[in-house]
Amino acid sequence: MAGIKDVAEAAGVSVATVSRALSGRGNVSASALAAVQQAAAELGYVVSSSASGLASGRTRNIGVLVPVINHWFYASVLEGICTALMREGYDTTLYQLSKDPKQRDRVFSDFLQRQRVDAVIAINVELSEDELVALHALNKPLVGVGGPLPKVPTLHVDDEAVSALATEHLISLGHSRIGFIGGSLETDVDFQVPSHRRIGYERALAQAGIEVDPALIVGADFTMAQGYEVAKQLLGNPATRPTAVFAVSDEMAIGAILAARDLGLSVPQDLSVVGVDDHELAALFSLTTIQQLPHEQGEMAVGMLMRAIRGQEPAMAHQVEHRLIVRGSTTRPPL
Amino acid sequence: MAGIKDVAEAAGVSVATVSRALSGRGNVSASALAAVQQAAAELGYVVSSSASGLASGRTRNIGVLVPVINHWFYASVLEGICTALMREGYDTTLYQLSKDPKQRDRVFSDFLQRQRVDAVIAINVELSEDELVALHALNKPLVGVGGPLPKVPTLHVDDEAVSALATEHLISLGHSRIGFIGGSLETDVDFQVPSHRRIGYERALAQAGIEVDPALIVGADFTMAQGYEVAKQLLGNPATRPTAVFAVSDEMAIGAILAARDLGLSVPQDLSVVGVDDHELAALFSLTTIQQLPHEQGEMAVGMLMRAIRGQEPAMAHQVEHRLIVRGSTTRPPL
DNA sequence: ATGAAAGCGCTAACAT
DNA sequence: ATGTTAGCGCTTTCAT
Repeated sequence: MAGIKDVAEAAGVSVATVSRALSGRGNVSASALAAVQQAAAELGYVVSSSASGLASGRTRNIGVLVPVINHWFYASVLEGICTALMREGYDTTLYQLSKDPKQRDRVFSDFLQRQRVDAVIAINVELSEDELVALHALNKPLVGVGGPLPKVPTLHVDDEAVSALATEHLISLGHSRIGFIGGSLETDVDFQVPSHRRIGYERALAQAGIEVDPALIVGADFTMAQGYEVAKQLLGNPATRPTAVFAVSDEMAIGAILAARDLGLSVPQDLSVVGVDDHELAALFSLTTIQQLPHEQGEMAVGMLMRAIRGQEPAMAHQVEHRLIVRGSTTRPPL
Repeated sequence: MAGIKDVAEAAGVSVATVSRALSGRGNVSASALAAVQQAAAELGYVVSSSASGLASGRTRNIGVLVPVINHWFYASVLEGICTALMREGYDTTLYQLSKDPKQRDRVFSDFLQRQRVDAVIAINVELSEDELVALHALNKPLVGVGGPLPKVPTLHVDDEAVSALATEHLISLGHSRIGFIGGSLETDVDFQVPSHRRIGYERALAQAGIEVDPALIVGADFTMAQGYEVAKQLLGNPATRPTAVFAVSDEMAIGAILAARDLGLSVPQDLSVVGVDDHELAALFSLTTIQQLPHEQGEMAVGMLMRAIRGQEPAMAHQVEHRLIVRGSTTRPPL
């Protein structure tokens, strides 16, 4: 392993100059820069992250907190983060926060305390008061994606507006009996998001002068399987069946489409369905949805962090765009 | 930030003893151990990874190479790895290998050279000759999960046996016209796996004395959408339609089920379908499948790596279990 | 079993 | 613009 000394020797300069040339901090003449770069390339020199980190306090590594990985939203955000960080020359270190309190504890008391990361991105994690305190005590730039964290600048769609838009789309088509498949209370994975989305739905109904019917509101855990289950209950009784369903995730919306099919209902003739996400499966099911772009959210989060790290500006909360994508799952209500 | 000196002082011992006590290397008396542990706990002392890494050469961090994150198999393996590593006190650093050659290059020439990781796990990545050389040149423990890498001990299911089992299941039900939805040649994401799976399919047919019909063999990219597309072609012509389909991933199998439905075919009455994976959606579609457990594969990979790191044994290639899970998508062929 | 001290490979303050 | 050098916070050898 070539070290900085070897490069200095080969380039005929001091180690300080090599350090300056390679890190871009401090003044280096063009000739020295060139000599250093060539020597480094020839020797295959790469700075040791431990040594550099110890001396400078900067690790070029970002910690990412996620509740789960194996889920479209989280995995998409993570990909965006990873791609953007790599472009900046940063590593991505992953900390999965399970429900196990001991394991969670260790993340905050050990893993994040090791000085391995320069900053932290939290993807839609719900933290206890203590955990939040611990996170802030790190005294490092912090950015959230998804569920808003108290005192943490967060990137997220306007959940109320998303729901209102979806609901308004159905109302504008002539629907008035609109079912709502929201999150369930136990699902802390998407904390806060569920309630905001429900508020948007009710607001849109209210604005259209439609009364909220509690019988049309059900909850599920954001998965296709549970979406299917609750939709079957919601749609099973022909007397009370809604003419449209708004599900707060595409996976649940697809579950509802499958349930409708199994009940002999055609989508969209007998039932219109709208989801949220623009999941990769949405097109296959011709699902009308409100698009959010998690990959882009991940990249934006990195952008915010980089600016904060460079001290250019403190990160600030930020709403990201959403838009209605109309596909084949919505139409006018049956006569 | 409390440092090792503070702990030493508080515990009334030298820094060397603190280091030994906390790392479990070298002899420490029970009394010194207790004093150190208490002092460390009181001060909230956590070793600095940079300082420890620089001095010892060990980082307590593992690099994970993945081609994509947002995919059931990869995300599941990653979760398993992350969980298991955390249990061992290790961090997980993620390197996504895109198709962009410059970006890939940087992973091998920069990111992995920074001495930030003690070992590397590669999940189903296909590497060029140069990349393999670079990886081995790290001189660190290496383990693969999924697609076998030359000279890298790898954990994977026996793809031929998986396919043979799925095909034999259909044959035993009485099917002889069995369609095959395999991988496509361009799909390097799952390199090698596709061809092994096809071999197993053909072997099972041959053993049953059934001739391979090339018209029944199609390829897709492992996604539900493409599975749907190719299945429609395969099933569209009633004259040549198979009575069963074996798809080498559950997502493609589900795509085939959806295609069958849209063609007015009932599963399993008109068409039996078998997949591979035991994807989280398999149960919802009542899909018969060959289960592989990627989460467990991730955990096992960590186990192998830990043993290699501790010098207990060199990691060795290893086949992981698979088993047939019979659900409702397979039955006897129509009369 | 313990302590003193020499690095680990780099960065940054200081001097020139 | 460049070099000299003192750490960064720990581990480990060596001595005891």
